[in-house]
Amino acid sequence: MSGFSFTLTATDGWARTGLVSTPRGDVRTPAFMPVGTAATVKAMHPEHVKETGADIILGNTYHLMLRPGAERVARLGGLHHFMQWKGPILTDSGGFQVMSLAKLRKLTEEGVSFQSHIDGSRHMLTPERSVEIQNLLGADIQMVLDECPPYPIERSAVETSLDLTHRWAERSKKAFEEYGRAGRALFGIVQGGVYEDLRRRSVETLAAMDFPGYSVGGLAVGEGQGAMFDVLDFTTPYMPQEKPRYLMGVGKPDDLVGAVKRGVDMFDCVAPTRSGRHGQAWTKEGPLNIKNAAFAEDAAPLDPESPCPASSRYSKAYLHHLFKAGEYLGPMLLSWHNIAYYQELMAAMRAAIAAGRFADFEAAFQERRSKAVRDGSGPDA
RNA sequence: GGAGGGGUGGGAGAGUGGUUAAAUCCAGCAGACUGUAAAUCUGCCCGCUUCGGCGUACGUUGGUUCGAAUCCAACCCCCUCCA
Repeated sequence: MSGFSFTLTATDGWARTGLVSTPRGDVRTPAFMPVGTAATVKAMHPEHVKETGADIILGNTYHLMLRPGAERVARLGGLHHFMQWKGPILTDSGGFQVMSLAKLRKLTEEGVSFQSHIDGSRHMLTPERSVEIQNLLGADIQMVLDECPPYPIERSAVETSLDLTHRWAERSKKAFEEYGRAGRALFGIVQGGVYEDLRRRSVETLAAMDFPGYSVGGLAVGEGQGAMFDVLDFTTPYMPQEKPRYLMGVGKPDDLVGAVKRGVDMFDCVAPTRSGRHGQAWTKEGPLNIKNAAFAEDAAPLDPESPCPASSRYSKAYLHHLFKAGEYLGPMLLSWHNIAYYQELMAAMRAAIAAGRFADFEAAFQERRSKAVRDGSGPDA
């Protein structure tokens, strides 16, 4: 329990399982990190997030710097104490918001200046400030500020963006060495769009800076699952073996399975919580929309075998009713169920890799989903 | 019995001669959501449709008009006040 480290315990093909150790606790990989942007995994109690098996959650630099403010969080004892999450926290740098809030921002060599979406106030986020904020928050794993290019975009623009991202990575690292505390880690972010040579260049450039972990960014932005897997196929094999690999912002259950197969160790995605708030449940048989009339009198729970109360105790008919009635409990229960399902999926993958049966796992995973569709018993039938 | 107001698509409720198959909201039916400006957004929602249209429609019946949910008449219902 002293510093930050990563230990691989087993591999199966490109798939790996292991342990990320931080002073605040271990993270079993492959890991799914629920997203808690604004110091909360939306609609979830932190205790329940923990009970699903989540070892680590995300926070966000951009959102927290605007509200309630990084310095305020620091005065209140740091993000962990503030939101009562005892385990490790990974914070995003705000790099993704550089892209998604395009209308409100201006990008320069120095950093990104933008207007708050909340009150219109003007702010400047630089690689140095981003790292400073992440340390004020007390994040265990921090991310370099990067530029996440949209898709589609021409190659030359990706290349220009990539060079900037690399210069920012360098500055982020320097700042981290100044602000960072022992036991905390700063990850580099591999960019390069869908171009093999650019991804390779990005991996090599960042590896030379020797980060304790590496992210793959700029995926799941519209290129499609096939293209995303192609990028992983020609990217992860060149990433340092002994360092954790984090695929940012991904994904749906089948994305996770495909990415683990290609050597990814860590994930985060808003899918389970956002779609949970919107009525979509992820199950072993695939996704279903609990608002559909078909569930109005379905007395079965989402998963009778799950240890999660949200999955096993309440009928689909009840969940359906809660959503139709606009009751808060509906989004809460479905978010809980989805996070639990995601964690169960990750645990199953870890076990399969450890047992050297990942291919069997993947086949069974796909078979159960397609069988449900074929039988008409599945949600998509 | 007298005076007044009103009857519009599943509900509420605009519209008061053509651009109206008829605003808007709700309900209903589906879809989307991938480092969270999202408890959000989108589509459909009279019938049929080869998705271009076609057919019926604004209490009922009749009339005026090139043309009516909109004007006129009668009738049928509903509401308020006075007896």
